[in-house]
Amino acid sequence: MTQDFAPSGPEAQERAAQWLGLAGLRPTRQRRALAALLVGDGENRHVTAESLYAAARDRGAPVSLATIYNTLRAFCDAGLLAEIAVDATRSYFDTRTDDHPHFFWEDSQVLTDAPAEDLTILHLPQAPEGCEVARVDVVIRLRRRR
Amino acid sequence: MTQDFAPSGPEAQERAAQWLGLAGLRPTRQRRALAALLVGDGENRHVTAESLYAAARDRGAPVSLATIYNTLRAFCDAGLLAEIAVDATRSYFDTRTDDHPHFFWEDSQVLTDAPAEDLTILHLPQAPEGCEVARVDVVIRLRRRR
DNA sequence: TTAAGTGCAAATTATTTGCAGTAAG
DNA sequence: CTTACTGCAAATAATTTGCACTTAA
Repeated sequence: MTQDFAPSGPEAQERAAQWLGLAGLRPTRQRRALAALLVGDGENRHVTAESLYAAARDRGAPVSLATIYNTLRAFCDAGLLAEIAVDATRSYFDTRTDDHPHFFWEDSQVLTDAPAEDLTILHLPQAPEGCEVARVDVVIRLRRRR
Repeated sequence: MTQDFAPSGPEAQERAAQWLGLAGLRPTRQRRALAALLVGDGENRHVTAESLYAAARDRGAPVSLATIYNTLRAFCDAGLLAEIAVDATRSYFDTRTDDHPHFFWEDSQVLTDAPAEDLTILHLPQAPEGCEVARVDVVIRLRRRR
């Protein structure tokens, strides 16, 4: 659970700083730590408040849970993260903010990217008049085959 | 909010009873009332615990909120309803249980069916080994055009 | 210096559960 | 009769918020 975060190191710090800079967010110690965990290696990540909280604690850069929540919200508002609705009991956040499909592993409750190039939507219902499509969420729910 | 439920009447009662019978659920007064609101006219419906609670109260067949939750859960477990994840803060339930696309109206927080015949998925990422696809959720998020 | 960020504790919101009473088979 | 269902009140769980303190600009 905690191993799925970016390795720390100077380049991670650098990337984190740039990422925060993108949105003009004040680079506090906590935000830099969280940003480094999220985008320190350029990989896409899917986190929950709890998973990020645990990761920060385990890496020796503890951040309060309230700040985790505030920060995830701030990153989202700034467009650095996308919130994905897959489970009614928990929020998931994705470092990749463009519209792309996901796998949701029902047994482990883990969210991952699905290869977007393997999804071809030929035809999409058109938005009713007066509306526009904000986004199309595609979640492929997986379960272990018995 | 409350007007989007099935009109009451003898045929609604009949349909409700049959629907409950499908799953072998004991037809209590409250379950019959809720079932009638949900499937009394054969239309598909999308409800939250609160919307169903309000509807029951408004129709003069009040059901406690705890029972609403228990019942929605029971209907879901019995395969009579499908739970759709669209919003992290609330659960939505659909009377149509097959896999089909949805519109989610972000301003009103309302969930509706999208015309399935207008969605063509040409190619879907294949499930990783050892897994099978339980379901594919497609949620088209709409917002009022400015 | 000063507005924004942090963290604790308390508050909120959605949902579940324990349990005594009620009703369906 | 007997087991499942209902509803209240209390318990949980995820998330937000008030507020005094800290820190980046």
